[in-house]
Amino acid sequence: MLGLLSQIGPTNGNALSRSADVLIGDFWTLTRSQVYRELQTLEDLGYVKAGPAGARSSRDFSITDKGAAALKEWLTAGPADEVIRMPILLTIRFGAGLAPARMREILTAFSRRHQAKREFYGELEADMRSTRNDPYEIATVRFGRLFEAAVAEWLLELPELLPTVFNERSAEE
Amino acid sequence: MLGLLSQIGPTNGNALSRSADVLIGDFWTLTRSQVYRELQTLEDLGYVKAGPAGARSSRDFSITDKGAAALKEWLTAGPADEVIRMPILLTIRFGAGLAPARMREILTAFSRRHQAKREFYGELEADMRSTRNDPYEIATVRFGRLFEAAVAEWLLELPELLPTVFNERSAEE
DNA sequence: TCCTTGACTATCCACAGTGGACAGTGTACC
DNA sequence: GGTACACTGTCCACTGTGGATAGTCAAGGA
Repeated sequence: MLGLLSQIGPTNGNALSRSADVLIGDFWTLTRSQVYRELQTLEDLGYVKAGPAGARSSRDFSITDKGAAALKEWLTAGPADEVIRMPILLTIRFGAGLAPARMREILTAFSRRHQAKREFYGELEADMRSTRNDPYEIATVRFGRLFEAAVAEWLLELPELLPTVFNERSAEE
Repeated sequence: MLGLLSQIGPTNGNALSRSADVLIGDFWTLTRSQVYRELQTLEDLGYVKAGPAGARSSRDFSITDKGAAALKEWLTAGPADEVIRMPILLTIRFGAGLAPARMREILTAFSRRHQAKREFYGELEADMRSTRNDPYEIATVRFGRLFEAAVAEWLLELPELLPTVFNERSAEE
């Protein structure tokens, strides 16, 4: 949130939440509940300060010098380990009891979703290059594309890995 | 948890938590706190039932027919969307204010960690093939390998994407 | 045989993250 | 002037995280 505030300037909680979706939504999540709770904490710590209340009692928060220092310190400390949480892998891992036809349906839907995402990342990167052309931003999207490429490759390998799912010729087809 | 119980049979909470680490730890997390809380819920729902209390007041839980039905229903419903949460991408995204030398250190550490993980997945898959040879299990590990390959490829592209980080010749080197 | 040590098992707590409901308040448009 | 809708903030119940704690058993040494 400090990083976001430092880039987009004074913003109210709702707008901050929307900005988070756009700017880091591809690799991080930030719900509104969380934004408001955290803004309160950050204000108590002196990392952000609020301007006067505006329409609908909204307050625009901006990052303070103290907050900027905290942000830099946090960046310097380096990232935590990531946790990949892939529900589809649970379905696969415990999927021996699932009807092959249903498993194929699930994988097809999964494939479609990720194909779309992959194309989206491609367009997004092109857009970014032709507008702000911020290398840091582009680097994150590039990761998204490579991730989706890995997903696509995995899907191509699956029929070979799971012959019982893909070779079955059931009456239901 | 129902999936785990159906595969490993009657287990107490602690052992279930350890099994989760081994069996699905590469793509899901399950803390002990969570296991005990959830076991309680599952017992209330009639999805698991506990045997008599053993040593250290431990109880071995096993899945009931009702639980097995719930598991199958859950599998059939299909997986939720995944959320990738990559702290390293936050560091990159807001990393313009970070000293290039420090950024390179961070990326080097990240690279080492993932190189190790990639090798680990390779060995794990070989192990699996030579022991249980369960295709569903192997399919999940294969995803891990492809994910790590994507990470590696991204790291190779980064110097080109972030010239300001990698081309700087600072006195500190 | 008794004691010590360490592992095992369960519980608890504070906090972060999630997703949705809700209510008050502007604004734009009819 | 009125109405519908979007905006903003608040709240709640639940899930997930990480670490602390305490009781209990087992193994091995004195």
